[in-house]
Amino acid sequence: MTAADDIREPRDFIRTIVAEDVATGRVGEVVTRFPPEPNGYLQLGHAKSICLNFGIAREFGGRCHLRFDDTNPVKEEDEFVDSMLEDVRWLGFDWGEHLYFASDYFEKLYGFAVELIHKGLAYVDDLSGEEIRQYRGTLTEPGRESPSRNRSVEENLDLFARMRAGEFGNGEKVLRARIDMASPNVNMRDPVLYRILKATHHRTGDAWCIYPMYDFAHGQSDSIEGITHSICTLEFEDHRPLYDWFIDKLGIWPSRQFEFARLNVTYMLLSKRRLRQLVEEGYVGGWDDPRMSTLRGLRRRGVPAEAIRLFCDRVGVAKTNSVIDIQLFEHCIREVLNRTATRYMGVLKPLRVVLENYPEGQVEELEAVNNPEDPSAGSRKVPFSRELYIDADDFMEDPPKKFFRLAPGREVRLRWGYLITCREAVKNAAGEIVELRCTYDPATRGGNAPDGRKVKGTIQWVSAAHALPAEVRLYDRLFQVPNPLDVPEGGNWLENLNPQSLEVLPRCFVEPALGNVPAETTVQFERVGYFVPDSADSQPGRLVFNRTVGLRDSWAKIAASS
RNA sequence: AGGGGAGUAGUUCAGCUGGUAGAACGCGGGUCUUUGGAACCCGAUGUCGCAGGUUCGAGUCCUGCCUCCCCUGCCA
Repeated sequence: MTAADDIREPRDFIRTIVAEDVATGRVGEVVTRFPPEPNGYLQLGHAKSICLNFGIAREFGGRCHLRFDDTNPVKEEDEFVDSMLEDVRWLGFDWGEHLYFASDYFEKLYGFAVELIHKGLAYVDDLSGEEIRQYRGTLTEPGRESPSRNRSVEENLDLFARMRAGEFGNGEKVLRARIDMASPNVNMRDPVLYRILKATHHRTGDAWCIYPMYDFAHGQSDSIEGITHSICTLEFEDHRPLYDWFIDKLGIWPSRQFEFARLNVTYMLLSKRRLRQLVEEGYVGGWDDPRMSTLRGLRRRGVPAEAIRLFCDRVGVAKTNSVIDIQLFEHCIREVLNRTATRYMGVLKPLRVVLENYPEGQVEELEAVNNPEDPSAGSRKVPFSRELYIDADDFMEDPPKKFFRLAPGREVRLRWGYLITCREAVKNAAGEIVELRCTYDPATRGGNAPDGRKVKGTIQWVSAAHALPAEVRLYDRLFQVPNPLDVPEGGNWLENLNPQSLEVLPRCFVEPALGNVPAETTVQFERVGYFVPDSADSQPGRLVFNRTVGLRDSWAKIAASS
């Protein structure tokens, strides 16, 4: 689809507005921005905003800025800006030259504040934090005006300069806008513009001891950068009148704000505060734990950036609060991986198979197709020999009628190999099956029967002598209920954690080629799912694979229903 | 309660200036198949939050009501 098509056929209300603004000439070049506060790690919810902002810029031939909203020195760190830069890039977006920091505008913002004071639209307030809260009134009662509200312009100018000079302590004074203490919109009741924070800022160091509040920094930063469409989440709708008020009173370039509903996904938590708690209290291994909804977590889990982009696309953009079914996310991951992932064979629960009529010591190199969906992916050789491992789940001693796999007397196809028939299940003293004695049909090399006999089941296998040992980590949803925050009276959301979100299988076997999978390359274990070498723990001599997502399993449904 | 938003299939979303509802995911069934995957085909479910009104005709316009979400940080 071309950009022109997108403009002609807008996919959501925001793109409709952008298209109209372009058509009417309200804006020339479309300029958007992604404005994270560098105080944590980016997660799936941010991805929606990133895809929206960068996506719109791309579709309309405009540009998207990456701007860090770093107006609160006590919460922000360089470590987070570095990780965010990396994550946005990984997601597939490029801000080009347009990397900015709200802190770059501190001097300009200060000038705007002085201008408002000159116009009698801002004043220095002596009230304490507690008093300001009391004076603000309630949702139903108007607030009261501060005794400082009618100071002279000169006095305000002097006081504000002294605030900047560091003459006052934290919390002693603030600069406020002079708007309307009786406004039904609480945000308009003389909002605080600047507060004193004697803290070292990650970029400006100790150059400042007064810092602008979000409302005073965000809109003006947008205006300075010529942002045409400032897209944010629903909770800022109440702030829009204030956003417009500053632009109007300052007479600066009119950026406009538009709001959309933030992303929610079943079985997932996307709140920074709670994600932090999971990390700090050790419920997960870190911000990049493969079960985390952070971009780093999803990346380590093996989710391709393309799948995240596809998901954000399918989710759409609207103003209704909503919760997306996690199955849509999993579907998007499978859709991308089905097309791109190379197939291999891996046996998670090894069960030894001995082919009694196969020559001892013989090894054959069998041809295996790398990706049936993509002929250009080519093929590879897989070693085959007398002793193999198959997955224990692919054998049943006493199978129900609809079980298509191996069982005593049954014949099954070894993927890319031969048809084999089970002759006997060998048990140990405890009665557990430890080995299968089978015979193979030499005429069926590659898996085809010359006589045309039908074999319903095909299973994966590895040659015992050639297989590589591997640890496999089966990850599942972090929470066991659709809404992790839905807890019974007196309960805690942590109780909704899924105790089975990680199952470690330390003794798996994979085909030799799997020893050379590049980092961050998600592959398919045929019939099982998608896996990626763990970026932290997998090494040439000690393979560790993370399950990204399983394949859909129609047998599971059959088994469950019977 | 004051202000700001939202209510269309199980879920997420489309439905332009009014003409008797669509897609995707999910679900059920089937075809095909050397992944019980993928793909393909078929199918089901909606009192379009409720009630009035305007109109030949309303999810689309008007009025009233109901429900849910957000807002009283010197956070963003």
